[in-house]
Formats: sequence, C-alpha cells, structure tokens
Amino acid sequence: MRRNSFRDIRTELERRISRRVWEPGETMPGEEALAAEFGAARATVNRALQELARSGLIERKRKSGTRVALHPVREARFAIPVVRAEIEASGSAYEYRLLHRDKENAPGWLRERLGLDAGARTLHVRCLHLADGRPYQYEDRWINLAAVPAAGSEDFETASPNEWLVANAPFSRAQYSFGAARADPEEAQALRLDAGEAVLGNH
Amino acid sequence: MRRNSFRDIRTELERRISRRVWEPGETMPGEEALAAEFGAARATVNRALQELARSGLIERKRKSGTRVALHPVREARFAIPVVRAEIEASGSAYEYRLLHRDKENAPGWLRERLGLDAGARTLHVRCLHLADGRPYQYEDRWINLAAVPAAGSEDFETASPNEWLVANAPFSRAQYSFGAARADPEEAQALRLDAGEAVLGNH
DNA sequence: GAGGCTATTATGTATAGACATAATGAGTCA
DNA sequence: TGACTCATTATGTCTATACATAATAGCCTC
Repeated sequence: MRRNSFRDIRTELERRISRRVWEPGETMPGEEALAAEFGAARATVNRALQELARSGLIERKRKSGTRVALHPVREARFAIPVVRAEIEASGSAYEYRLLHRDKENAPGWLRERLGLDAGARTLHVRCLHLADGRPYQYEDRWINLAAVPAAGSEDFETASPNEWLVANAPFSRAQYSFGAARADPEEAQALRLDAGEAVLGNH
Repeated sequence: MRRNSFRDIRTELERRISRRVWEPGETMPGEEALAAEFGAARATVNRALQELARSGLIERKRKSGTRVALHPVREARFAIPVVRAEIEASGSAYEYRLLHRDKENAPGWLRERLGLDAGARTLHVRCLHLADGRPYQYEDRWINLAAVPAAGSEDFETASPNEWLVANAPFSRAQYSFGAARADPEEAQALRLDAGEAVLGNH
C-alpha cells in the first residue's frame, strides 16, 4: 500500500481548504500535527505546505503558524510564448520573414516608457511570423542596445528577436502589458487584415 | 561561515547557465557531482535543481540526467484582477451596476467550451463596473451551476460575480484566455463606445 | 536484426534528526 | 510605562540514508 506522498497531502489539504474545513484567515494545524495525522514525516508535510504557500493558497509565518489565505489565489502564471514553438506545436508550418531592421534613436514615447535618455540607441526590428503561409503574428520590437549590446550584431535574418532574446538574454524581472487596439495601416497590411480590425497587442 | 544553502546553489547554477558554462541542450553534472562540489547533501542540490526545472531553465529526466533547456520557456505571473480593488487603488470612485441576471440553459458554444451536457443550467450575469461614473469594465459571465451551486442563491445586486467567485470559490486550477475583438452593439452600448471599437476580452 | 529481458543509473521521494531563524509573549529592570 | 532580555514555538533548512521509479544500454534469444 502506497504511503502518503507529499502530493497526496497537498491534494487533501487543497480539498479541505476549498471545502472550508478551515475558514479563510483561520490558522490551520501545524506541521507536527499534520504529520501525525497523515502518518508522514514533518519534512513531507512541509513540502506540501510550501507548495500551497507558493501558489498563494495559504500564508505561513514563523512562530505564528499557517493560515488559509484571505484572498485566495490572486496570482496565476503564464508561459512567455515563443511564437515558433507555438505554431509548430499546433502542427502548422512555421515561416519567418524579416521586414525591417535598423538602428534608430529611441523616439520620445519609447524613451518615456523605458526611462531612457534622449539619444539612446535602439535596434528597431519589424518582422512577421506565418503559420502555413498565413500571417500569424506581427512583431514590432525596439531593443535597448545599452541593455543588450549583443543584439546589435545580430542580423535577425532567420531567427526573430522574440526568440533570440528569450534564448540569449535570460531575464528574471520583466513586465508585460497587453491591450487591444484597432490595427493601424501598417499592421493591417502585414497581417493582411482590414484596417481597423481588432488586434491583441503586447506592449 | 554560512554553509551553502539551496538558494546559493540555485543562484550559482543560474549564473553559470546564463554565462553559458553549460550550453543550452548540454547535459550538466549530476546531483552527486554538484553536491560534492558545493559541499552539500544531494537533497539540497536536488531542491535547487527542482526549482530551476520548475522555472523552466533546465529539463530533467530520470536516468538521462539534467540538461540546460534549449528553449527556456520562462514563465511570468499575473495577478487575477478584482476590478473593484483595481479601481479603488487608482484613487477613483468605484460603482457597480447589475444589468442582467438569469438562470439559463447553457448555449451550444458555451457547452462546447466547458464540456457540459445539453441542458446544463447556468447563471448568466451581465454587469458593469464604473470608475468615477465612467464605464470601466463590462462583465458578461456564465457560471456553471453544477460546479458552483451556491452561486444560484446569490443576487449579485451589490457584489459582482467576479468578486464573489474569487472570495467564495477558491480554485487552484484555472484557465484564462485573452483576446481582442471589436465591440458588439451590446458591449458598445454598455461601455459607451462606438460599435466596432477594439476591446480586450477575457474568455 | 527485431523483440524482449535485465542491469544500471540519475532523478524522485520519504525519513529521522538536528540546528537555524523569526516572531511572539512573558518576565525583568529602569 | 516602556524598553529590554530571553524562553518558547512554528516554520525553514540541511544532512545522511534508504528505497522508488523511469529510462537507457546492453545482453540474450529467436
């Protein structure tokens, strides 16, 4: 008979939390007590609890104990997509087309967004990702050359900045924002859409 | 002198990976070897490696070993928004207006999306969130009454389904998807936009 | 050489025991 | 009262050991 694994314990605790065995904000039993109940070592219970804490379901503090989070799961995760992988995973043929690549001074709106000085050098790349020959995503990217100097010597003829950056500039802190807008003429042409059609953007 | 903790080990391994001490795709030393190098127990190295694997920087497979991920799928987190908190945090006055609330049979497109049987009962709620009296977000929500029966007895006169669900139906597995679309006449009217304007949606 | 069995190996997980650390609260002293 | 010290306590982490499990490689058989 299989012993209680940390997964089993985690699952059972999740169940109890969702069934309100312990109310949100309420302190739940300590590691020792749970270990005794499940017939497992404290380290095993600890692992289960750590995972629950990481996912935001519970909050833990030394000495005061573990309590069910008042505002459960306020965070979710999403994978930063690599377009090529996305397209290939769907079984379509991936094609990449470089439209534009030039070193340019950062325009005002960009300097403000990134907190750059006037005259900051950037690499401006526009390219298109196609799935089965049909436009799939239009990439219009500005790379701060001060932050990623190595990008200046990339030609981006065969790999997109998106993919190159993910592979070559591992970042740990990043900020993404999304929004919807009507396609401007340039975007519409690249994606073969009617101008004014709605597009999802990542700024 | 502080011993090497799993954090130190994780950090050092991250550094090596970003400095290409091991190339992407290359097999890196096993747990035993790393434990010997860092003067730590294998369990400690294991914990560091598990976290790196979870964040997508490395890939691990029994027997074949640990290798640096070829396409580091980095994950990001986002907060599941509670509209009221969002608006209040920005210093605006929050206002909530219920537009529609009715128990309805799930339409076909919804049944397909959620994998429901024909005739499944759902609660359909439409409401509007306003900031300083101006439309901010339009919420058009279908709740599966089989999954959250308690929602059926909520009137949603003062709290939105969004908020109620986050507080009362803690979920650990969830799927969100986002998209852009042109506002349909109903959405446009609620948000006081021109029909056809681009809106960001959460499906 | 195809198919299947087996040994090997690296990771995965569990354990008991130990010490570390943070937070709390009680007791002490000015 | 207020500040400080210190014991207490729950979680945090590390270790050594053991066994489990998946995947590979090599061997054997037909």
